[in-house]
Amino acid sequence: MIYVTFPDGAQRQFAPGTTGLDVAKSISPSLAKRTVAMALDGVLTDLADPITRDAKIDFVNREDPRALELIRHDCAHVLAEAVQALYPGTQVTIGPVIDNGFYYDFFRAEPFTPEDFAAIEKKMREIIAKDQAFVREVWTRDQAIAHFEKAGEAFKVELVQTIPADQDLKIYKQGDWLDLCRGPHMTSTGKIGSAFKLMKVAGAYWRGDSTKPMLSRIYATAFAKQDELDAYLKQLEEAERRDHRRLAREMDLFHFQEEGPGTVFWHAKGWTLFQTLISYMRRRQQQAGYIEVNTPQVLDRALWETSGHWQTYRENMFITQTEDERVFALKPMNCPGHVQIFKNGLKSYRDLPLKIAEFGTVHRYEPSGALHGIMRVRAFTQDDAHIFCTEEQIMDEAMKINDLIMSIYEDFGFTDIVLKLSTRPEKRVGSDDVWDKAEAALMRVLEKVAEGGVRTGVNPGEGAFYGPKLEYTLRDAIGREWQCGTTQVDFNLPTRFGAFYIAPDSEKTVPVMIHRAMFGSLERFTGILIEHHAGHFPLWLSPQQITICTITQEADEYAMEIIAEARKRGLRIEADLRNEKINYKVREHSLAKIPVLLCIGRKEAADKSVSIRRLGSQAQTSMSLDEALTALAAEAVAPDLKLN
RNA sequence: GCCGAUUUAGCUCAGCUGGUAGAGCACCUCAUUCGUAAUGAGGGGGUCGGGGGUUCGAAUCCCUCAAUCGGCACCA
Repeated sequence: MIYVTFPDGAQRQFAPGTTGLDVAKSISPSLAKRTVAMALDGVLTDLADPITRDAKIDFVNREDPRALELIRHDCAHVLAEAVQALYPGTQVTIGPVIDNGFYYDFFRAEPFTPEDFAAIEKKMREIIAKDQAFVREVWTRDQAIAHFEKAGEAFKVELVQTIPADQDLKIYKQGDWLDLCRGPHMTSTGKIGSAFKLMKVAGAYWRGDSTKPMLSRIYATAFAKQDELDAYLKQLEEAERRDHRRLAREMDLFHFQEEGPGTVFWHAKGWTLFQTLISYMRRRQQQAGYIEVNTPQVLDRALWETSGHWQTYRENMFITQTEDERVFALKPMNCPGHVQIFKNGLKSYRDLPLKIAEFGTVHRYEPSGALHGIMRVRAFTQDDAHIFCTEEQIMDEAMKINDLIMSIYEDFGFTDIVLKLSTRPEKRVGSDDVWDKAEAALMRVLEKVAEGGVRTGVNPGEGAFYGPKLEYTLRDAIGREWQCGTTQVDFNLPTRFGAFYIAPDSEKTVPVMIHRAMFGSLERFTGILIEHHAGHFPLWLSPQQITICTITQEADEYAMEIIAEARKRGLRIEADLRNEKINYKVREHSLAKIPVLLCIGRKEAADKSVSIRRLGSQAQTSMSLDEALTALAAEAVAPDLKLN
């Protein structure tokens, strides 16, 4: 006999091989009816699975958060059946659950279009209505290969062939349709419910490999309940409203045009924001002991051959050839430039760590399909720095960078950070003991940071070819994650360029180079800020902080006085003196997301006061001009300059 | 780069199976000087993404290039 333990701690005996369903039935028919799966010792399992050992059992109904994955996975199977029913000859491949939904990749000569969705969804509802049981079978490899070959499912055959020979092949059937699948599934298709929706079609490479065939992917989502689906769709709309490309137009921040794909035309307001970020970062870096430099935009090909970039990234570089046939490249990175500055003049161990920073604009010929607003561009500015130090200093410097990055993100309102360590890739340079040291140093940083309550993780084999790296990912106001900061340890480049310092023993010694960026790309970080705040910037970041809205022309002169006084205090302010109604002006400047509106009419002009209206509120506050400007100027101080 | 979609006025979009371009907002002019999210009237504005082709005739059909969007791949 086996012992089954229930969530309340009660134990009961069953014959070995009793299924979860039998156990549920033994408790009550209604429990059996509403249970869609079980968790055995915490592992989600088919309810029809026999229980063969002592285990804790937990019945999962479809409202259980753990069931969501099953609903989506089951729905993927139903999607595949529906597609094969409607479009004979379509081959199935894989259909996994992903964040917020699932997809299924099909192979078909003619790709799907969103116009097909209505028919597919209808067919899916029919399949769900039939409420066929999911039945699991275990097949041999040969049996599976024979079946899928006969069915013309070449991709499935390939999948079966990649599964280790000693492993069972699980087949899940729903009525006549079946799929190779790891499971688990719910008891029947009817449990999926009706809160699902096909979202979009896309192309995707078979096995994620660009040398393999392009498949037709259908993205979809499913939830336990309709209101959850509705909430999700609403969230997507919200994300669209925050889209930085749309807000940039509405707020007059920047634009793109055809002649410069992937390169930004910064308008005055966007550039003000950009410069505010640079000023902020410059202060933080100076305080942290960095020196700031500037290196050439265009450098001889020979330099890039020495650095190794020419060999690896030639096709992604902007190249230019001059009249004398000399080949130059626009810099795709700042590192080689910084090494030149390090090498210029003899360096001593006493100079280390030497922290060289640059707001370096780099050009990279990114694949056309990669471009995305200002998030992914072909010309961008990095808050780049390289720390030349000894091996012994790596840990300490990486920790200092970490503290600086965390403090900076906090100033921008990002407190949910994930830190990941990427370790040595297969293709790499440098000896293993050097890698050991570098990884150990970064791992200690990771552990220390984890102790402080930050989420951490490891990406094995994801490091750069020259060294391991730490990657900082932040989560924005609507939960999306963005990778920004990075710390990379490099033993390679200083050697390639023959950089050295004089060690205490008078020997020439190659320094370690730590690459480090905190915003990452200024363009990208700006985009993240736009979306994070949905354009409602805090005062210190807002490109235009105040608009004065006059109610009558009698206040024009006073408006000019306010402007002069506010600008003296460093506030970014404009006046709207147009002959328009106050309603019109309030609406227009609210839509432009100006954080502070100062409305002035005859009354305010007479007693030198202002009526303040803040973005997002309809409340009006009246106070004296001096009082108002003092408060606003105090609020507009950058977080690093605030005294408290 | 690959798959798919899209490209019409500054913006958002309409324009059926080919018959010679339209709306709202914005802009300009005039009137209105008004108290916290759209005052009224009038007016101007488009090589229909570029190039080529089919046709008596192309925004509309075909080819091609480009950009953009959604994914995939890429991201030093």
